[in-house]
Amino acid sequence: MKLSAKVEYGVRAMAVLAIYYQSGPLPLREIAEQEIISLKFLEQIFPDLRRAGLVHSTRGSRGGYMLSRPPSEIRVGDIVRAVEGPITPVDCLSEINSSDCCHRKSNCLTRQVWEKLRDRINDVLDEVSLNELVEIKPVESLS
Amino acid sequence: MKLSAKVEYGVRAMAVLAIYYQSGPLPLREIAEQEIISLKFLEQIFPDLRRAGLVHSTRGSRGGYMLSRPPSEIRVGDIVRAVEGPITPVDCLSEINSSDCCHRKSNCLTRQVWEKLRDRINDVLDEVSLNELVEIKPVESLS
DNA sequence: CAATACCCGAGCATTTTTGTCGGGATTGAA
DNA sequence: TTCAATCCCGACAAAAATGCTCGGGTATTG
Repeated sequence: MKLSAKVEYGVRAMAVLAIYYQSGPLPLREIAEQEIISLKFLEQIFPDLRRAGLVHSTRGSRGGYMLSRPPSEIRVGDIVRAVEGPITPVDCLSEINSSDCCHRKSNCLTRQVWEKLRDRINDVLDEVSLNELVEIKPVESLS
Repeated sequence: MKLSAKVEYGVRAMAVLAIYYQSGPLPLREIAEQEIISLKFLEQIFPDLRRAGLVHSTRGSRGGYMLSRPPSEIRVGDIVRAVEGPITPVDCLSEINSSDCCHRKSNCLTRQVWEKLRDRINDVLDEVSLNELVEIKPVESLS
């Protein structure tokens, strides 16, 4: 039940892009330095984000990446799904294998839990947008 | 964001034990046959469940496993945590590594999401108990 | 043209997963 | 008392996934 390093780095990188929103394209080298992430690894992650339409890339000198939408319109869930693919707690829930997963009665019994789990995970990840992540939180006075 | 096969098998095996609750100890061989799971692999999973106090084992001939509590008092979350350990979406949240994970500012920013995610996952897994899993659901007439 | 970036895919070492294998200890029953 | 069933334990191994690295390409700017 772990997220991959790619996802973690992806979200952190997108948080940086959110901070520099509307400052023109930011090169990956910059993000790599700030976040101490391998540049080559970041280069592997960003095509996924681009294909998902979350960032826009500019090639060549003075190029880089920028968010393709305001931070308020990008949810953490968008990033996670872009980098890792759809959330599937068990293989049985992926559309490819769903046809032949209910041989055993207990599979059908447990399936409802995994579906609920998947939906809730997506919910909580979609509740938080990039701007909420980046904006300074007020200190909670009393809990 | 996947659960391991161990967890999936563990929950299915516990569902079988729930069905046979109060029928005396059920040998792993029986569960293995019903669920088409390798006996030897099940033997690897059940010590975890026993150490977590979820099942009671009887050794020797006519031995086997039985739930140590009524199915209503065993939650899916108990099983998952027994087999996989505590839910930690990112390593930064495990107590071992938590001390040195906030060098980068963005780590602290993203941390709140992962904490929320962890809590919600535990919540949804703890909402469902074994008897809810096993009891026949009424067909939904209209959705 | 030279420097700066993004872009692409192959390779690769490590770790994790998913089991297998062989046996030992314990018990109930014939 | 013997035997078969069962849990118990640890080592090992194959396969998959992870987390990168490497070596180039290609577009763009100054």
